[in-house]
Amino acid sequence: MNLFADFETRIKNALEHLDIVKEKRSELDFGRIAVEPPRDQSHGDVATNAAMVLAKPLGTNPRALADIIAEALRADTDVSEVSVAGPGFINIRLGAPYWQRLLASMIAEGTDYGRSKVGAEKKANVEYVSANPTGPMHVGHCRGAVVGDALANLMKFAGYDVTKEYYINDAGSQIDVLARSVFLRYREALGETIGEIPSGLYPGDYLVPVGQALAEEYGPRLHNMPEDAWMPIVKDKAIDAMMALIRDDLEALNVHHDVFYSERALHANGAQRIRQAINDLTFKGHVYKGTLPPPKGQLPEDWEDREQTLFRSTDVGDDMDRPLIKSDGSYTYFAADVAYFKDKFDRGYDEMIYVLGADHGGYVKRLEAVARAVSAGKAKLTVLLCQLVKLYRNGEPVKMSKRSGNFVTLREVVDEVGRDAVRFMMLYRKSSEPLDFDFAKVTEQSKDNPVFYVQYAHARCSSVFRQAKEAFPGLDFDSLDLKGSSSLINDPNEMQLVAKLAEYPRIIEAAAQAQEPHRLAFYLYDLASFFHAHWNKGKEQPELRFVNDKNRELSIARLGLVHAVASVLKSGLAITGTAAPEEMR
RNA sequence: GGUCCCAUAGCUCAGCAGGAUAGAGCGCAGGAUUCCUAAUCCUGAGGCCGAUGGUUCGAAUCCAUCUGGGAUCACCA
Repeated sequence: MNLFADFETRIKNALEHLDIVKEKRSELDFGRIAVEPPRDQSHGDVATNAAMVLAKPLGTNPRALADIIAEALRADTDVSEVSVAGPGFINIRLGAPYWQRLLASMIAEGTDYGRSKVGAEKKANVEYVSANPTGPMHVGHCRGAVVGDALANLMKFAGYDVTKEYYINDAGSQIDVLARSVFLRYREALGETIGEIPSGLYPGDYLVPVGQALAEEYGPRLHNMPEDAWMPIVKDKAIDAMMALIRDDLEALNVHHDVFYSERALHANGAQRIRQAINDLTFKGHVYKGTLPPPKGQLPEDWEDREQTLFRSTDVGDDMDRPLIKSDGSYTYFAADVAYFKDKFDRGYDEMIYVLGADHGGYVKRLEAVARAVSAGKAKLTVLLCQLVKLYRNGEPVKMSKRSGNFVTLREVVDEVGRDAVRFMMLYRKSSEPLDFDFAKVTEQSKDNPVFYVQYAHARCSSVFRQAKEAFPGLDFDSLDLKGSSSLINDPNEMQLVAKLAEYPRIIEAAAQAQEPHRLAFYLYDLASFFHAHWNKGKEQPELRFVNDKNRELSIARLGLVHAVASVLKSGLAITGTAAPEEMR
């Protein structure tokens, strides 16, 4: 049961029956009518702007129309009070029985409460991480990984048919470099002294075991082969090993993809899929042979004007046409991307989401152009750019340089602060906003740390049940019908908490549709805050405490409320991918 | 230079498809509490929402220009 959806239909129903509306119904757009919680709780429980939206087309003024609508809404027995305020807002206050029924339905739905159908089973593909398989993941991948994963979870909960996908960039020259780096480690494993790793190769120790594995499997045989011969063998081994590392890293972050899609597959069989994709674009009239104008600003030293096969992406919104085939006849990375997109489109996705780092911002228009050209405007593609994360240790920025290999790995961060803290903090900021990540603050066990604060609220809920078991030794809470006693919930403080819970489905839908998982994190914090505040009231007013051993029925009713709070926290935390602990001593 | 993101309280940030008196946490000021259910609680001060125009009944929110900060520019992947 969704309070705001419920009242939206009730309000629209009431409108349909008004004479003044009936006369001009065809000219009215109900789509702009909003039914939402009022900014200030003192205004009521539900507010609508219906009168302000409809006044103009009806040729009347908002206040007058609001009065008419308000009168009609008073007929609803669940409504206890309707008032008109400000420029024409209609504020509705709900009677206790409605809240009690709502609470009962929340309890009955448990962690399914809030699940929505707005996604309408639309097929959505969320691609995220897609880190190059040349080494373990570093902190830079963290944010996109968490945001993408949480967004996918969120959209699933909101009724989309979601596929979590990882694009493996396992073709191209960086993989050759990887293979050569591994080959060096292989020689090292055979007993050769390799000295310092030459610049241009990957120096990381994580390649040592890969070299050893090759030495064990092949002995010295590879050593005597020409590069052409050992390259494919070493490549396969290296990519497999790197993907194993990455999968471990993802696991540590609680990130799980449904599909790992290999770029090499697009290049297989004489680049069959890429050729097909280019043919498709050519057929649709988007491909030509020509030259590009030199880049604006500073001209690269090796710039030469050469003819190549180009995608006329400027026709579909890009700033510049894009090369598909290099002058040496090989395909560009971008060509593979076209093929990859076409493959996704052919797999039948309605929505394709790319979660990228801000450093890929320049790539967005290109991808959108591909989507338009390949799908003839039918596919919906959105790119979610995550701004960069700055690491701090005790207020001091952590310096990283790729050259010296002195970068912080994802694993180090997770090991130090814990998966839950990493995930929640990555979500506790709008993704279009840069993020400061301070190790000290993130690991702090205090109410100033949002992760702790929210998880602690859940642990506190569990604690209430533990106490209830002590107070009522005979009660079996697993089989108890908690929702049956909801009608005993009537204290204004409790009602406020129920009202907060009532916002959950709205938050889910709005966050999923706006593709902004941070909204959920903020909501969870807000809910936790309401719960803690109510708990604290019990200190001064013992009659508000959840467990009262003198009043069994009331205690059971309140345990129902606690159960509902715990369910929403658990469900929301699950979407963010963080745990909902039972205790946190 | 082009493109993209950002600018809201002293600090870090929310603000939901324009709507009521712009919110939270920290910090600051004052007060309560040594009790208890588990990591205190309550109150208060703080803002021309970067600037200027525009759109309209109404703009922090939409549009244009400007200022300041970040990212990016390729036959790389």
